[in-house]
Amino acid sequence: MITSNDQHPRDEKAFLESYDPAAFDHPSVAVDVALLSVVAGSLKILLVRRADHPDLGKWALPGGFVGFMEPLEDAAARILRDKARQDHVFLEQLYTFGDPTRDPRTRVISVAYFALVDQSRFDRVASVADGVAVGRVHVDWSGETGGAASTLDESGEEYDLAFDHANIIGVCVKRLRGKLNYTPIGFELLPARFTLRRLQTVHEAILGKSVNKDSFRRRMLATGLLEPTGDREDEVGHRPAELYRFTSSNRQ
Amino acid sequence: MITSNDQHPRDEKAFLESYDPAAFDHPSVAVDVALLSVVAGSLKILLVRRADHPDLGKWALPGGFVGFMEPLEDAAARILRDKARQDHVFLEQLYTFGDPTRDPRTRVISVAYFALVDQSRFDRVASVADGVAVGRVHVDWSGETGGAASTLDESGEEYDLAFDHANIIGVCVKRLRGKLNYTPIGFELLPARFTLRRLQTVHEAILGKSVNKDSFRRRMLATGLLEPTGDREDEVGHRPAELYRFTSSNRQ
DNA sequence: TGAATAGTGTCTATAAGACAATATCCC
DNA sequence: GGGATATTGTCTTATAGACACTATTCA
Repeated sequence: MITSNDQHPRDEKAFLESYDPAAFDHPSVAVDVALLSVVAGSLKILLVRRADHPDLGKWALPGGFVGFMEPLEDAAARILRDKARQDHVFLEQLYTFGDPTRDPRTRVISVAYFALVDQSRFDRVASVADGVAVGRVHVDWSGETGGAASTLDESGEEYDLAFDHANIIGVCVKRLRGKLNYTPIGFELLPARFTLRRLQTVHEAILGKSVNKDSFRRRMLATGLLEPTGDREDEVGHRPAELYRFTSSNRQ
Repeated sequence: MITSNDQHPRDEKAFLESYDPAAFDHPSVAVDVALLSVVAGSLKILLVRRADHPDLGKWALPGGFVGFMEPLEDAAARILRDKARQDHVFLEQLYTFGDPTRDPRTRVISVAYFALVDQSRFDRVASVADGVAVGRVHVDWSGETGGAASTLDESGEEYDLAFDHANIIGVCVKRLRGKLNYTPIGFELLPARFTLRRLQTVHEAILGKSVNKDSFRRRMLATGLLEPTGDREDEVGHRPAELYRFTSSNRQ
């Protein structure tokens, strides 16, 4: 049994003072963040080029080690700030990847998060920095097993991702597909005001298949989470659609 | 940016040889396991009494630190073997709890797992060891927020659980309720052969509410995951029900 | 006016809930 | 036979998919 032990229990204060956390080797703990958006009907993900060994030059999810006393979610938010210039985004823990061989340096356990932003915020990042790229996540509808996903560049070439990051993305897509059915997660990928057609596009991008327009409208309006703003989109080459807003939202 | 850095990239081999994982303080990584079953129509969980500081004497989920090169799931399985004498059980990662104050010793990040066993296996454990108890998990249907759950003893008194374990149990119940809708998770809590009524009881225990009998039967049979064995239960004071078996199962 | 998409109404198929009738065991 | 639960069948209601029709904008 590998637990910290004290054969002669003293009082708790004395115990804590004598406790030595460095008494045995510790795994390292990192956080990796999948920053996602839906652009032009496709699920997009932010990648950064690795500037260090191992996997130097390969593309990876933005990530980094967790500070000794840093909350996991704070670490994820910090990484988004530092590497993607994003603040106050929707962030949720995905899964913890702990294969002892996933990082050749030493044992690195990675707590993966995913973050969702709307297209305009996503475009801003993707254009800003050097060593940053946008991948298109491609997961066959039939292949929703949570296995490795392929991530493609603009020309359709598959990125060779660092570590087990292709696997992380696969798990992420599976989770998003599941959450879509029972949580208002789609709204996180849209600006404050949006048309039903845009919401449908977001769902289709995540699910990897088209959905029935009529029942989608009915289903969304029946949730009670949407309210019409009274305004309509403009500058479109056809009848403009009503703009809706997410009701229980605290977004502006 | 807190990443391991090498300002003058050498070749990867030299880098790995010079990499010192102890160069900065590491959090500790533990695994906690919620071993669950449904007994007498209620969701039950295995608790162990803490024999060490901190929280000495309180009840807790079985857990322990992860070995330096030990896979997370192996650690969870090891803990089930050592502390609950269970082997080859259904085991799934739940969530990773990383609040820096959750353990007073030092930073301990806990990767929580849940394990599901049928009643006979669960009863075997619960009776065997000293310092082991069975709690009844009580989560109001309305309170399915994933917040802290209360765990009661036989007389209905609430256990005062160690660390953030009440919170872990709450997240676990929420996850189980969600998974019930789209995965055959209920079978893990039943023996190889079972009646539809028993399966319904399992669902009701997890959901914390009764379900419609007719549509439950139809729904389960429509999944195609069940097949009749041709046998019937016996020694019941009424018409015996058909025994079913989980088809895509590799259980005996 | 025509192209294009928004939005409404209706019909049908499917699944869930309610309820009644019958079947089969133990005592 | 009586008590108890299993199992089947039918009716009603809610929801999803399909399809047709009308509405409104820009070019």
